[in-house]
Amino acid sequence: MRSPSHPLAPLLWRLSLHGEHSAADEEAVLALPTHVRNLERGQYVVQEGEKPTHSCVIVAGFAIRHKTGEDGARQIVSINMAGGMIDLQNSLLSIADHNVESLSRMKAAVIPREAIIELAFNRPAVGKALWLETLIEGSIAREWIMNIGRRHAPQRLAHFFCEFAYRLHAVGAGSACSYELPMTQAQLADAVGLTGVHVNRVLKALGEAGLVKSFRRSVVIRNLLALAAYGDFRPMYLHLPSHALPAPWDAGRN
Amino acid sequence: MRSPSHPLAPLLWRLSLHGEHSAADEEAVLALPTHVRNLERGQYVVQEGEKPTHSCVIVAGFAIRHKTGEDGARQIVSINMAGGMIDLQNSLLSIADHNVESLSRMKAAVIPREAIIELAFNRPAVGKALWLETLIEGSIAREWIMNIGRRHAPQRLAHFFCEFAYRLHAVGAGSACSYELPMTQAQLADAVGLTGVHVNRVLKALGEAGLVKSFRRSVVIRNLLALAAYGDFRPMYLHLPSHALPAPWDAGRN
DNA sequence: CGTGTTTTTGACTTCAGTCAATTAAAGTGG
DNA sequence: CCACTTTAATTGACTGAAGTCAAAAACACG
Repeated sequence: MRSPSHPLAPLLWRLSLHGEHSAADEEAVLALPTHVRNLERGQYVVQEGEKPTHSCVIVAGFAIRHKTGEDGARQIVSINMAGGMIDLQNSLLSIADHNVESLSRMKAAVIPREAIIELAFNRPAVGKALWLETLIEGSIAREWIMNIGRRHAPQRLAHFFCEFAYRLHAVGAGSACSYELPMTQAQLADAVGLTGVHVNRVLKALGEAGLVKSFRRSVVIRNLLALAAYGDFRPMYLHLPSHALPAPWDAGRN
Repeated sequence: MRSPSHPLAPLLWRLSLHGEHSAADEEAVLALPTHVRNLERGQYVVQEGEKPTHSCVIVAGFAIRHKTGEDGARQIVSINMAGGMIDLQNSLLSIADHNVESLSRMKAAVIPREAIIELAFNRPAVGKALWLETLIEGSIAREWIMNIGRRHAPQRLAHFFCEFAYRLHAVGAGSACSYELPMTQAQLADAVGLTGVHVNRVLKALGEAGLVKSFRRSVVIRNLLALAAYGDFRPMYLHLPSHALPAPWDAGRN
């Protein structure tokens, strides 16, 4: 990798998951006009109904996308981590259909809408990788529908923890069996379609069963395969190349 | 429109929702190598784990995408109608992460994977429209997450009926306030994350409340706006151009 | 230290699921 | 066109998972 310190390095890293790119393509990506923006926890990047003029790439930290019902009910519809593009969809669709909010302190590389679109169409390989990224987001969304629609609270949470583990690992932002999850129980509840109170109880039960310990904002998975089996988690839908999958036998070690 | 009887005409129609295309682009679309396949109700177009070599466009009829849990629980994750591309995602992602099944008797135009990809990258306007299509599918998936995760059974169903009404209308495949919905109550349940028995009871209540009558496989909406308000349905997420929205005042008639 | 968030717990409610049986519809083949 | 079979819809009685309300305890942070 050319410039590990370049703000767009995480994007390159991410795109490389879908195959190697030529040096020219990599340079074109790094040459995107951009500036870094630092966000505190809980700041909005885009709000529903806005017409964003910029997209951004997460350099470090996490963002959540969420929707709100008229009665105030909130549902988190996806979580983004390093290398993830925020608002590629909203940029192309011209009007944002959901909110994007920083989950933790976050660093984002802001890129003008047109520059991204131009890149995508001038460099087919990059365009294809970006398209793949949006397709994978779609795949994850479908799995969330399955998770929320058809699994009980304990397996829902187990599945969620597994997904997070695998994605973190793939993105090189943490270990698969022990990681920081900067979410409150209430936010966790909004992600899996439960209430905060119930998440609390289920978390306690999962801990007592020895499947996941979640203390404060950190998650420790004793046995990733066991948790995956329990939560009916099959990572295929993440479309990760095999070299980006965590080695499950590492899960036993601490 | 050039060839209303061409099997790919519905695709053109759909793409035109995202802006006009040049005559050359339209011809390139219609020139795609294709053959028509007729499917009975309940036939699989793709199965989870397969590596599809072809994509297809729905010419007439409906398809559902669904996932299955290890315990046999089934969740429908999306519904596709005329002009919809099946397995654009699976083609690009190379391995299918869900099943696609015909909901009713269905006519599909089968296109080789490479031909579609080539078209997308040689004709940027078409590529962009296809990309937009996949982004809109993503947006719909996010709304489904919201619907299943945060709304009670009656509003979930109300929302579902509204979405179907709007999408059917946009695609020119039916009227917004009275349409054929070729789904059993059990399938409806699989789509909204409930059980068949409960769907049956809720449907009865919605009928008695005068919001939607669903008899056999047909749905009649007395007052679309009232149903939308009840189901917290706000069509923005469908990203339909205003000319493709149903005129709500039509809903009162009939 | 004190204030505001988050987590935890208990008691109670309710929405939705389960099981099981009945009725109604839709095919099917003679 | 009618018995026969299959599939779908409907209903009742009961169970159970998750939600609600409210208060207390534990943290986090200035």
